[in-house]
Amino acid sequence: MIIKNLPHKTVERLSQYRRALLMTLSKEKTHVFSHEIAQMLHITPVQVRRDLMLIGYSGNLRKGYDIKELIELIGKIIDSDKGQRVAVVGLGNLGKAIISYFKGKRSKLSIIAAFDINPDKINRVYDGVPCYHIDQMTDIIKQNNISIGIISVPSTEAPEIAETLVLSGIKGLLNFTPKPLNVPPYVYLEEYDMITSLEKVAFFAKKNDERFK
Amino acid sequence: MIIKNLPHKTVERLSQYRRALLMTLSKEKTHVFSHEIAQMLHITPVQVRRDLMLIGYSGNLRKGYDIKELIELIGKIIDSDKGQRVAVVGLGNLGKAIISYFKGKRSKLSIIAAFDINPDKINRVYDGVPCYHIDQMTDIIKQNNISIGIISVPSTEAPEIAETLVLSGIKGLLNFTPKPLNVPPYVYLEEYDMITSLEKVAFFAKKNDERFK
DNA sequence: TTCACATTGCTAAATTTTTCACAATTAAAA
DNA sequence: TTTTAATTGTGAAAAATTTAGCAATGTGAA
Ligand SMILES: NC(=O)c1ccc[n+]([C@@H]2O[C@H](COP(=O)([O-])OP(=O)(O)OC[C@H]3O[C@@H](n4cnc5c(N)ncnc54)[C@H](O)[C@@H]3O)[C@@H](O)[C@H]2O)c1
Ligand SMILES: NC(=O)c1ccc[n+]([C@@H]2O[C@H](COP(=O)([O-])OP(=O)(O)OC[C@H]3O[C@@H](n4cnc5c(N)ncnc54)[C@H](O)[C@@H]3O)[C@@H](O)[C@H]2O)c1
Repeated sequence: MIIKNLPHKTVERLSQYRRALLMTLSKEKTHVFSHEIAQMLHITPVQVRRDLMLIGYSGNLRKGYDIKELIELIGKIIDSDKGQRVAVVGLGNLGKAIISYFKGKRSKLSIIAAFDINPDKINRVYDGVPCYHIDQMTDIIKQNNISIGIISVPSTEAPEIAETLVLSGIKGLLNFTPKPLNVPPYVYLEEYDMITSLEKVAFFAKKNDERFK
Repeated sequence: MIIKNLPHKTVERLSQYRRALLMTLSKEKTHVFSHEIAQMLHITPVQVRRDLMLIGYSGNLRKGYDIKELIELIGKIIDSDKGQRVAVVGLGNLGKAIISYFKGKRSKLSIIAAFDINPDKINRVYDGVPCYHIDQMTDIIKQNNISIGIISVPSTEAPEIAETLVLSGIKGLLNFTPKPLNVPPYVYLEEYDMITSLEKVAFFAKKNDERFK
């Protein structure tokens, strides 16, 4: 299912709605109100209703939204029906943490390979994910139709790795190194740096502290 | 230095500008143009100039911005002069990765303690950071004036940990578990979940793929 | 059957964030 | 000294995102 021009923020929240709903799933409760979802995610009920409106989902006036239906619909929109395969490049601290975190989380989004340059890590299996030598990357990506790459190599290596991933036909990249990358427009790039998050927390914590004292 | 109501997005970018500038720092180059900063971070030059305008920094019309001065000014704004101390709660895969990543990165923002419940991890030092039993958390936070907490325990434990952190006097929280937390308004909370990032990448990668094919 | 009322769905307004467009400026070149 | 050209700084416009406000509605109680 395609809904044209879903805002970036809405896509993020849909992912969060689904995860929150999956977490609260229980037998007794089949429906949920917009204000309940909102409370879980620290946003307003209007925001939730607006997002659901954008994906064309209608709730029941007295019972709220059907949890099972909603989870399913979000899946229809943000997942790809054939599923998408993911590779992690750089099996260090972070790479391992990511693999262990994803294990068994999403059926439509599966990490099926890791790549590294360190011989100690190659040809071993971590949490069900085999690790290959970086030289095999292009072949394995093409053979397995991997469309998404997660970059967790040292930042100095990141640009070269990104280039290889793009040449291998990857469609989306999640970059955890602090080195900003350049990719062609047909590849979607998302960058995340914990330091930015932490500095933001530090800034607003400091500010709050002044305001509330 | 306080500038009132700096937009959230601007705070994030200031952190990124500083990091990007620190990374490109060299002897030959003392100045940088807005379009150079913009290119590094995939944003527009106007955006850069607007942000710098908001913090009241003026560049040189022909030479651009003085790199050293700018880094210093950003520090004056987003850092706290006394520095802020940080604790990591939950020294698993992710907790260790975070500590190793921060080692020696920011002088004004230092991780000085970790807490866990697993006896194997307690009373050991990881990358220079000592790990204590979770029961000592409140005392150690108060004694060392730790104002920021990073939560990387299993998500089931997160709400209780957050509550304890708040009671211990923490001012800012960075939550890496997928469990949304509730904190009082005087505590700044930032939540990050990799699954949201990855699902977003997957969604837009899929979309791009349809658009460009 | 009627009524009361909590909730949805949605238009319009408000707010936040980004971009446009261009005057002002200044360092270097002529 | 004058000219040239590139860049900054910023008011105003545009775009994106969030919120307000409220009619419509359907459910359960009276
Ligand atoms: N640790 C964190 O929490 C964290 C957070 C944010 C970002 N990062 C960034 O993520 C990256 C990885 O962090 P980490 O802590 O896992 O580092 P790490 O050193 O533990 O892991 C890096 C891994 O990449 C491998 N590698 C090196 N060069 C390679 C190459 N050319 N091809 C393939 N593999 C290669 C190494 O063998 C190693 O296994 C770094 O850039 C770091 O800045 C880390
Ligand atoms: N691994 C990732 O990349 C990743 C990414 C995003 C979020 N997360 C989330 O971060 C959290 C940690 O992930 P992880 O991979 O490091 O898990 P992990 O199991 O490796 O580590 C959890 C650590 O917390 C400790 N712990 C458990 N209960 C505790 C308590 N009550 N007090 C103090 N410490 C306690 C455990 O002893 C362990 O050391 C999880 O909630 C996970 O969902 C992980």
